[in-house]
Amino acid sequence: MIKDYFLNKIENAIKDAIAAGKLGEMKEYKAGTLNTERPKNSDFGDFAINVSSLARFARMAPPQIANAIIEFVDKEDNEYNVIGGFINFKTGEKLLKETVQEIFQKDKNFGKPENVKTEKIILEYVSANPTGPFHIGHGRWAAMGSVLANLLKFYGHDVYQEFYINDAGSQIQKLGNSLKIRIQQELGEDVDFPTDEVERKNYYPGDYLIPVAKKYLETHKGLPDDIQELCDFAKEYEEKVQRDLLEKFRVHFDNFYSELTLHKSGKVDECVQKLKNSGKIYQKDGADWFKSSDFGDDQDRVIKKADGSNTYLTADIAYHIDKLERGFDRMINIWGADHHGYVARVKASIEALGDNPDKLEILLGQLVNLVVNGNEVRMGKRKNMVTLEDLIDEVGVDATRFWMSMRNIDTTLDFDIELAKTNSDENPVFYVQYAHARACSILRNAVEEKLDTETGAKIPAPITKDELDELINSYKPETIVPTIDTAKKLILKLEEYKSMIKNSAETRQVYTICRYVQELAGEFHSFYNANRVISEDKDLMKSRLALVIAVKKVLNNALDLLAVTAPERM
RNA sequence: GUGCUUGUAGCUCAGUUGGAUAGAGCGUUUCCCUCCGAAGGAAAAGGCCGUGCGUUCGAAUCGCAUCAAGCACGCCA
Repeated sequence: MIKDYFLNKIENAIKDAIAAGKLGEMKEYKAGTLNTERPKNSDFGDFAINVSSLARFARMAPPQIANAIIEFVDKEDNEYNVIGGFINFKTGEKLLKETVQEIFQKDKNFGKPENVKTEKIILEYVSANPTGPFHIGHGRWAAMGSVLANLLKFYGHDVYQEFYINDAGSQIQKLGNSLKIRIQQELGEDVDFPTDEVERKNYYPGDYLIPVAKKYLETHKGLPDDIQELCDFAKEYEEKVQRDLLEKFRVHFDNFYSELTLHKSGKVDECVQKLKNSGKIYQKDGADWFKSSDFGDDQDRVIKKADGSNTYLTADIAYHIDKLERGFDRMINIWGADHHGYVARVKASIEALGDNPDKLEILLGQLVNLVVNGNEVRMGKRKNMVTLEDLIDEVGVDATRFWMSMRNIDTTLDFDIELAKTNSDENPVFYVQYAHARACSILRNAVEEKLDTETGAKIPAPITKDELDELINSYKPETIVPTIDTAKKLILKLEEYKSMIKNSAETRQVYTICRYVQELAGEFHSFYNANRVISEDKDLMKSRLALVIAVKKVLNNALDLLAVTAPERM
């Protein structure tokens, strides 16, 4: 990366300057003291390093330090200048040429970090109850999780994507009871869900169970003897609905892990036993309590209820222990912010059982607000909800994925459904896709012969297909030279892809990919407007075509990570 | 009441581990197609970085307090 190259040059110069006794009282330089930043004013340079923090070691004024350091820099063809305590760096032709060459050489692997520590990671996200369709909030976890998986894989990690099915517990009974009412209604019986608010909470009164009831009656004559049969039927049906939608949304899990199997296999009981053995369990009011407050939780938690059954937390602990036993170095979970209270207690259990709680990394995502006509619509969970499928059908997979991924996970996401579906030019995903389509269009035009509108004579293509293929397949660094001055900002933006990827993967913030891709598209549009690609000057044309190809490649790579399509035409 | 997250331009948001004159998109105003896609570009206007103290050479960034918004505080899952 150019910024690391620059930092390295400066750090080496500092060491030489110290050895030469030019940095006052400074005796040694500790790596990591300085870092590169973006100059406020791009006239100063492409990158900058502020050496003010060395002042207290050297006991010299920052400008003097900067000037002392710069004497020892191996400058090659790059420009260095000092303003105050800043050393500014202007990228020379060599580095720019190498960047474009690297894009051609590495192609799909351009930007893959080198010499980084990689891990075996289990990434768990969505993990919904199989009791109904996904709502919009699930869409955010699905989009962000799948992008994060793509990103971490590209980074070099071994990533295993898992969906934890909450298919044990009372909500499945609720589901069965609700289906029973829907079936009775289908059979013409005069029954309905309770109107009493407290009673009603034992049911899912949403319409979505009506088709399930119809489906059930296709193969059954009436209600079964055992309500459990309805529970299982509805659960399997909803699971299928969820999986089909995930597929449609380009989200692929390696495994769906059923909570029920966790109970049946005895792993939950095993887990309780292990906790007991750890000595962190005590009895109170007939229940077993886990002393999680010993590990930073606010209070202790019930692990086994007075009636002998396990709590949801118990199963969750068993699940995370199981993940560790499967040999993962790191567990990353994406949870809704409404579950933040669970972080401390699950981490506490890992520590209590003698493993490192830092292996569990929980990304808490703020919720999604639906905005319709400028007004926030509260997400009623069961009534009048807009499902993820409704949203995808209205605005499309690409726009939904992009919008769901484009914000910092710490901020609530306002999803303006009208904006996303009706007003395409305000929609960033179209802006980016347009840039890609435009690049493709230029490449098409470059090899197309045209007809003169007046004479009807054929005008030969600006460049032959073979010449274009040769440009792509055996790209030479010199090719870019004729346009390198006008393309500098664009090339630097392409180069930034490398640091963006590294940063995004390490901070787990996938929205930076969305931001980057908009910025790259913007730089490309600017370049396009300022410079004519197809022209008489063949060397100039080739250099610009090479740049167009490079932009297309990087846009493609970035959009691949987002699993958003890169259209050839729009 | 306690904890977590957020507060930056009219709106939606960036701000890369504390640095130069706080940045983008949308909206507003003005320009740019005889020519590769104007679904684009160039430019202008627009700011008490919620508020108040503090830390230091330096704070949107760190600390404390305070105000506002969202979420969570079950032997539910």
